[in-house]
Order: sequence, then C-alpha cells, then structure tokens
Amino acid sequence: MSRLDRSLISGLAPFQGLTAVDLNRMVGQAHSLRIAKDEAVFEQEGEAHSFFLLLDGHVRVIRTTPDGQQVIVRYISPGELMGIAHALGRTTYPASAIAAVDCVVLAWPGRLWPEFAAAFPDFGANTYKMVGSRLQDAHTRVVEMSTEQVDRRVAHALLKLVNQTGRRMDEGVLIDFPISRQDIAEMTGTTLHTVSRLLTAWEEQGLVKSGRQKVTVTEPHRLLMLAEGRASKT
Amino acid sequence: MSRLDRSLISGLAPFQGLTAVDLNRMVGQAHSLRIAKDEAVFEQEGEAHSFFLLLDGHVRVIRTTPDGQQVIVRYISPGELMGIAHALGRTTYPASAIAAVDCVVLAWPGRLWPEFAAAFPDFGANTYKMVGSRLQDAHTRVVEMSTEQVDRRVAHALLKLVNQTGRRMDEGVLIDFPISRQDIAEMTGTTLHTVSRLLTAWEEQGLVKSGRQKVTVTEPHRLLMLAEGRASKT
DNA sequence: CAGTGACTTTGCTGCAACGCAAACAGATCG
DNA sequence: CGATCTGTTTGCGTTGCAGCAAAGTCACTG
Repeated sequence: MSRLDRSLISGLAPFQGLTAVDLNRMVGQAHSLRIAKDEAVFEQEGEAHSFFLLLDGHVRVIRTTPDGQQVIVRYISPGELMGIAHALGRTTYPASAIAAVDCVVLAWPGRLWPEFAAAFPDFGANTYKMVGSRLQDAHTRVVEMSTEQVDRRVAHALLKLVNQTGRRMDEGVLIDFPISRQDIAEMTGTTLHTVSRLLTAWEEQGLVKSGRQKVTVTEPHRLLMLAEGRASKT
Repeated sequence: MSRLDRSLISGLAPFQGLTAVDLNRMVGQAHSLRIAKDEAVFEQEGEAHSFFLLLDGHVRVIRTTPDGQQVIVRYISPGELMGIAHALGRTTYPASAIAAVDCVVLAWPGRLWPEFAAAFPDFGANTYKMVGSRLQDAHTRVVEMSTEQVDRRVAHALLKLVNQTGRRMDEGVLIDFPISRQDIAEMTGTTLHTVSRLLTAWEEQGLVKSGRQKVTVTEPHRLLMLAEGRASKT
C-alpha cells in the first residue's frame, strides 16, 4: 500500500474517527487487489475468508435462488465495505459480489475482524451503523416491493442509482457504470422486457435517455414525481 | 424486577455469555411494563427514547407508507430485543411496534445503549449478530418478493410463523396469537381476499385449518412442498 | 469488414391477482 | 337476545405484467 492510498482512505466513512496511527495499522494488514470486470470478489455460500473495502469501481451484490434466478441486492460504491460476513456472525458469504467494471479492492483476512472491532471501537461503530442503514434499506425495499407497482419501483431504482453513483453530464445525470435492462429488472423484481418498455416510454416523455448498457436521467425531478405517484402523465 | 424474572432472562439469546453480576446490573436499570393488546410499544418516526426486551406476548412490527398502506416487517417473540434504533445510529424508530396480545416488556432508556455496548461486549456482539441475521432475513424476503408468486410467499410466511411461534395441538401446529387474513396479506404483499382464497383452498386439501384470527397448519410438510415449488397438486 | 454474439425493442397472448361489491359468520355488548 | 361490529368468504370483471417469439441494433473479433 502506498502512502497515497492511505491519505485517500482516511476520509472514508468506515474510518471516521480513527487516528492516523490506527488507520496505518489497519491498512498495513490489508492487501490490495484488482478484480477484472465480471469477475467475483466473493461468492455466495463460499467460506468467508476475507472482508473488503472497495477502493475503485463498482460492485454488484447478487443473490441467486436455488432455481437459478438472480436478484441484485445492492451496488457497492467506492469507499464502502463489503463481504463483512464476520461482523454478522456468519462464516459464509450470503451473496456473491461481481465487479461491474474493473475494480480495486482492499482485502483483510476475516480472522482480523474481531481484533479490529476490539482495537478500533470507532471502526466497529461505523460498521454497525452502516449495517443498520442497510437493514433500513432492505426493509424499505420490502415495503416498496409489497406496495408499489413496477413502474414506480423502476423509477425509484434509477433515482437511487443516480444519487449513489450519478455523474453530471450535459444532458442529465449518467449512471456511472454499464447497466443492462436485465440488471434493472433484477433490482426491481420484474423482467427485462418490462424495463425496456418503461425506458422507451420515458424516453419519449423526455425523462431519460438510454442506450446500450447506459442510462442517463435527464429530468430527475419529473422522474421522482412519477416514482412518488403524483404522475404528470404528460 | 423480581429475582424470578432475572433467572428467566439469563437464558435469553441477547444475554448469552454475560455473568450474573453484569446481568443484574443491566436488568436493574430497566423497568418493566405491560402493553395491552393493540397498543403501541413504540411508534414510527417517534423519538427513540428507549429500547426493549419482550418478556411475554407477541409484537407486530409495522411500517406505514406515506399513503397509509401497512407492511408487517416482522413479529417479535418473547426473548427478543426490539426498538434498538440506538444500536443502529438512529434517533427515531423506523417502524411501529404493536402488541398482538397483552405483552410484558422490559424497557431501558436509550442513552444507556452506548454504556451497555462498552461495558458488556458480549451483549453488543449478540445484538449485532441478531441485527445481521435480521438483515439476512430482510434480503431473503426481498428475493422472495421478487421471484416467487403469491401462494408460495403465503406458504412461506405461514411456515415461518409456525417455526417461530408454533404451538403443537392435536390437529397440527397452531400459530400462537390472533392473526387475521389482513395481517397475512400485509406480511406477503398481497390482499386479504387472495389470502382468504388460498386458505380455503388449502383447507380443502387438508393442509391447514383456519378460523377467525386463527390458523393451524395440519400438514407442515406438504405446505413446505408447496412453498418450495414441488407442488403435489392433489 | 463480414460474421458472431450480446443486448434491446416490440408485438401479441394469457393469466395471476387485484379491486369492487355483497353476502356471510362469530364475537361482543347493552 | 337482538343489534352491531369486525373479520371472512365468494363471485365477477378488470388489468398489469409476465411469457413467448421474432426482429432489430450495436460492439467486438478474427
């Protein structure tokens, strides 16, 4: 790990409140690795040997059902921890993590978790706070799946991605990694067909512009209106 | 708190690994209260003044959407913690908790959370492990909502309730608190009508027996088959 | 630069499940 | 013990969306 990396890391949410010394001690025990696009960082059911920090890129967390259907649990952005099965008292990963683009991650051996949690209480607290907010997210999603219809769910999903990883462009806000209709379908519990239809409809209304593995939201505000139900219809 | 209560409490999951002394110190700072059926233990958006341990009864955790629709997030059984917003870095409750029957709970002021977590590390660890498993549950539910159709979701919900709170009876396993069709619908993202139809169909097939606010699963095994997709159809 | 594979669009059809409405129990209570 | 209230059943029309099929488009590769 170079010094440069450390200064980048110090600002990240999981390490808020840690001293430079502590941070060094933690980072010193990690090794960094590159994960090529479409490769797995870790795999569902696999033994949880490590936990990770995403330094660069985007990672898709996926759960696969026994009959092979996939659901995208969430996208990980740079600066987030992932694969923290150990923190939750698990010995296997509950999902797979696939690089959506070429990624750089920091990996720690799982056995270090208890040591870290004990030695760096702020780190533990930050992590659990994050777990808490993921729990909220998951419940929100359950509520969404239970009460909203497909178009609103898709709209919400796009807005979430835009907020999380949006990049301002001339025409609007671009989702910063390749994302297919199929991916969006797996995030929202629908089919790629339906997503395609929705996107073309929205494109005609000028809400979004989309292409192959690419979505730009041109009118976030109007899309939000649609997501929240006060549809403008025009 | 009577001595009797403490001996009951010592065996509960959140307190595994604690010494009798520590347990006493914790319980000594709680006060117990009774919550009548249909009353709230805490309310969504309300300031998180306390966290709770359910000693007796059953509690429904509910999220209400802006437009008034309700979703049952989970049922709490005796021995479980609830309302632990503090542990997750929140200052308000993300959901409401309603007593499904008359309940007895132990309440601690929220400000004690950080003290407890620091002074009784095992308690903290147990709690976070539980949060972790709730996160898994929530994700499982998202996957279910995304990939399974209504009948299987309802079947799964019933089986979960049976496993969590089932009471063996002559005819089968009874869900141990009053539960309406509407409740089951709010657990599974459907309507009371559909639940009613499913239950009558299953009753004809001899899988369940149900009445007003009451469900008994007579053939858990066959219901599981149905939930998992290898339907017997007969 | 033609050829192949991956992603997307679009039309059509079918049905699971919702929504509405009305009738039907069981409980509860004065 | 009739009246009322809350929960349940059931029929029927409607529809959102999945499922299937086929054609179209873009990007890469040899």
